[in-house]
Amino acid sequence: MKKELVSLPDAEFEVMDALWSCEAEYAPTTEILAKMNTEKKAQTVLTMLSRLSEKGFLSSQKNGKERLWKAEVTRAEYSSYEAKKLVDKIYGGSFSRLVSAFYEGGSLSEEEAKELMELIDRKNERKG
Amino acid sequence: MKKELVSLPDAEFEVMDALWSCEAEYAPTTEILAKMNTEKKAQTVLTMLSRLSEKGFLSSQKNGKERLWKAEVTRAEYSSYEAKKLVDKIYGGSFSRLVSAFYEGGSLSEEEAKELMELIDRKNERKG
DNA sequence: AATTACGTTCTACAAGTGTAGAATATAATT
DNA sequence: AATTATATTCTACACTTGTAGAACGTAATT
Repeated sequence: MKKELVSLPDAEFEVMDALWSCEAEYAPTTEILAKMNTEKKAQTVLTMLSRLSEKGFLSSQKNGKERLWKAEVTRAEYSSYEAKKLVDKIYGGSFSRLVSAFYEGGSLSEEEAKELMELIDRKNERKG
Repeated sequence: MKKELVSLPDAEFEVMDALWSCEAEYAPTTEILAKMNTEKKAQTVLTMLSRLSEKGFLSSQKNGKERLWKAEVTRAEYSSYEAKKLVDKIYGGSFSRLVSAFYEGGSLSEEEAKELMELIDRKNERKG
């Protein structure tokens, strides 16, 4: 019952973040809890899992007494969704305006700037 | 009573967005409403204005029967705050990973890539 | 089989968000 | 001054988010 993407509230994102960092396709609740490394009670995380399930971000199946969870949205999908949303909302759809803001704000290290250039170089090479 | 920045819910951001687009430092409610070009009732927008005021995003003063509003947080401040937050949360603090995601996702036009390069070139020149 | 341990499901509740009606104040008009 | 128009303030309510207790089910242990 996968639906279109929506922005996740912080607490739900944390849970997805942990799930995405699990090796196997299906991860038990305990593993997610361990990966989260959080103060939150297990019940709280269970609530998040069930809300995420309703939103179509994950599916699950029972395995004995425990439940196994599988991400239905990849980290990459969600990341680019959020990035695009930010750029549309805040920067009027212009990605370079975001970059500009970033580097005016001094949040862009020289190293990162270099990485960026290489990235764009590679893109341009591919395009020919 | 300005406080530190927080993320704004969509409906509140819309109002700030309109206020930021006003010419004068102080804008009357009616101007904000006009700039918003929205279906929302005036009362709804008033509620947002009062909540934004509590959050320290704007201040106001009475002018006859109407109220004038002034942004206490600039668009640039808020934009870079949001961008930084996204990068920290989603991309582990690495800006170039965001760019990477963007262009893998095909959301980066050739033109934008060019703009980006120029931007970074200029930065590097300044640094010497 | 009874007890214990552990995970899940159900339920709840406060704070935040989106929306707006009702009551009220103030200015403009008659 | 009384009426009308308009803007503001007060109040409300449903939905979302963050958090978790209580009840229940299933598996392991005695």
